[in-house]
Amino acid sequence: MRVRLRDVAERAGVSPMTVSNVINGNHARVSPDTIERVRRIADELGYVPSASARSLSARSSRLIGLLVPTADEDSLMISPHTMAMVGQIERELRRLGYHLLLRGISDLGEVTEALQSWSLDGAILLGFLDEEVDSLTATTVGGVRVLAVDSYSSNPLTVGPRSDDFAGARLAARHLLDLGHRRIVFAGPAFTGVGVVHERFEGFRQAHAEIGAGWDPRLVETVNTTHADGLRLGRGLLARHPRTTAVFATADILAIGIMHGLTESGARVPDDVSVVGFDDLDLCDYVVPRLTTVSQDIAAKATTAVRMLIDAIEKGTPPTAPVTVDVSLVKRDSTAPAPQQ
Amino acid sequence: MRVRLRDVAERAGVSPMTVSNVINGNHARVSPDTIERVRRIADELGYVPSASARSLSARSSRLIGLLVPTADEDSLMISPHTMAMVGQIERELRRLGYHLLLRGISDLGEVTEALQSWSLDGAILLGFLDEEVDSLTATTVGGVRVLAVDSYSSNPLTVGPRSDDFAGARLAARHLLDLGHRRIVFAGPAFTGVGVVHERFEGFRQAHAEIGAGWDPRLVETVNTTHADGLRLGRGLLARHPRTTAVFATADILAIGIMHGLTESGARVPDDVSVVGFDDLDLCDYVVPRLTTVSQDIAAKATTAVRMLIDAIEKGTPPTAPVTVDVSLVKRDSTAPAPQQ
DNA sequence: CTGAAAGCGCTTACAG
DNA sequence: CTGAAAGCGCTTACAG
Repeated sequence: MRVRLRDVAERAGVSPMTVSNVINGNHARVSPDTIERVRRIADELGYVPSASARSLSARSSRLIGLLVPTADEDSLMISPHTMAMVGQIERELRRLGYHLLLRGISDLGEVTEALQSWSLDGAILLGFLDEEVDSLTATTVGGVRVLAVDSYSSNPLTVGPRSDDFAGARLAARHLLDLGHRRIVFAGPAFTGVGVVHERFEGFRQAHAEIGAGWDPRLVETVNTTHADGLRLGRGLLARHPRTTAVFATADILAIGIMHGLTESGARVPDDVSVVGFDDLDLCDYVVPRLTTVSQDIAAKATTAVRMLIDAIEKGTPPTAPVTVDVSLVKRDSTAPAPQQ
Repeated sequence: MRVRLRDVAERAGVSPMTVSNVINGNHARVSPDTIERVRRIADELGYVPSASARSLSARSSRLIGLLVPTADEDSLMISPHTMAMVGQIERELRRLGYHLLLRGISDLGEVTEALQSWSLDGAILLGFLDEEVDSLTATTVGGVRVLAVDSYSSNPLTVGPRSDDFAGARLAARHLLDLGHRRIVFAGPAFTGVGVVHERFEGFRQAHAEIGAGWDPRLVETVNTTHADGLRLGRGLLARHPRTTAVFATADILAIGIMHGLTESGARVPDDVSVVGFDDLDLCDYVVPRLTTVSQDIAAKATTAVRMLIDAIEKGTPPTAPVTVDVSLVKRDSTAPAPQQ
């Protein structure tokens, strides 16, 4: 039924081990003639090596897990940003000859089983909270090399790449400040003293500090990162903050909701209120006005994640410091000079 | 290092085979006492079965491949619809105790290797062209059970689920006709005598036929399914078809582009021109006006795909006929009664 | 209800 | 440059 290494060996009149050496490119140990003949016969027979047999006998499976959190009965890819990352990570892994096991995690207790059962060479954690990443121990990962994307956890087991959240928010705020805005609302989910949102908040404030502009902490609006929450916030924004002329939202989806809410309430974007988002989803080009936002380099982040992981696996040494991926500001139509008050 | 079946067996004072029976739920063959003890010890030791060893010795790997086409250097998930399907399929597979291997295919020649190397129990083909699905043979799939989603290929090896494209387009056209529209543009990619777009075209025409309305074939506009192409079409639409009052587009992205193009050209949506899309992406709620569209039940399609595949695997008999998944019309703000001419 | 033996398809030291 | 043997961690008939 299935063509095995042994079948190729018999047909070629050599030992299985010689075929193994040819297949795995250990050419130093086989004569050119034999290589050529074994190759030809393997092709003729349509030989495909058994990855499970290989994984069982060798130390390497060339299998990488991609773990994504998911609500119990829910589908895994919440945000468009996560989905884009999955696609990019798959591409890069495939380019390097690895396979991808995609796995939703509804409870951290599943991580050990997810990591161990297929003898993964490594795994990427995508979209987990810092506190979840914090909680992983050498026991839970069981010797599997792991890496968390966009994490500010200080867990040495999970060092990985992240977008430059601080610089991104600083760019966004700076853009608004340059346009003359001074009372800028910061809209995003609740945050603590560490993490993605905290970094963005610090970058936002830093931009103010740099030009000596004051900023009123009451301009923080805590909301969930959804279009619906943005819409609600946008509708009531000018009622709550009458003198506000701009909003920086920590996600595009949220920013777009806010824009629409503002429009519904009779405010014009960007003439009355400017809005800046974060992520640069395709979506930003499809809404009216097109959204000015901070662009994350998803391809670079995915490539960096894969390279850091594979390097660590092949060289045997884990990365010591997080890698920061550059971001940039994409100016579109949702920002304009602050109106004269 | 790794805890093995044998380690559990030794600790429990039983044979490896008894542990195997306990782990695999063959309780008929083990005494309750033993079951309880083996379970406890396995837990204590943190035993996780080796999937590759299991896959090698048993006939089953409990691994399902998800194959998605991808341009060579490109990332795999082109459309939001595909991405949503990936998430739903993963969830359903996980629920049934299977694992998911996600694989981009840039050349059909890769399919055999993708299917065979991990001894997959089955695979789902997502987003392939009918002609690509047609070309798969028993040799290329090599005994692996496969299933194509949304395919109108008549290949008996790949029978799977698909959305009711005909009914969806019929509903969309019917909605526009009921609103009094009579010169409706059909916008979509080039199509032949079989396939998704062809079905939608037939449903569109059927709606006209049912109410005895004529329809001018020159109202077909062939465009790529992108926002940019939609934009271009929208801008020039009324110049090309002066008496047109409505557009049915075969995809939301396209429909949204068309809406914006129309708006740019000075036409009002829906007052002057109504627009209907297909898919019901989240996006439809985020644009202004919110898009009326045909909703595909992605969760149902994913669940159906997984169930059909797993059934075929476990029962040993392949599905004989495609399963059609219902669609529905979601009325939002982009459609209105035809203006008086 | 329980076990000893063979085997799944590879790779890895070890010899020559 | 090539090979025989052992082993990776399981499951599967076959016995008892």
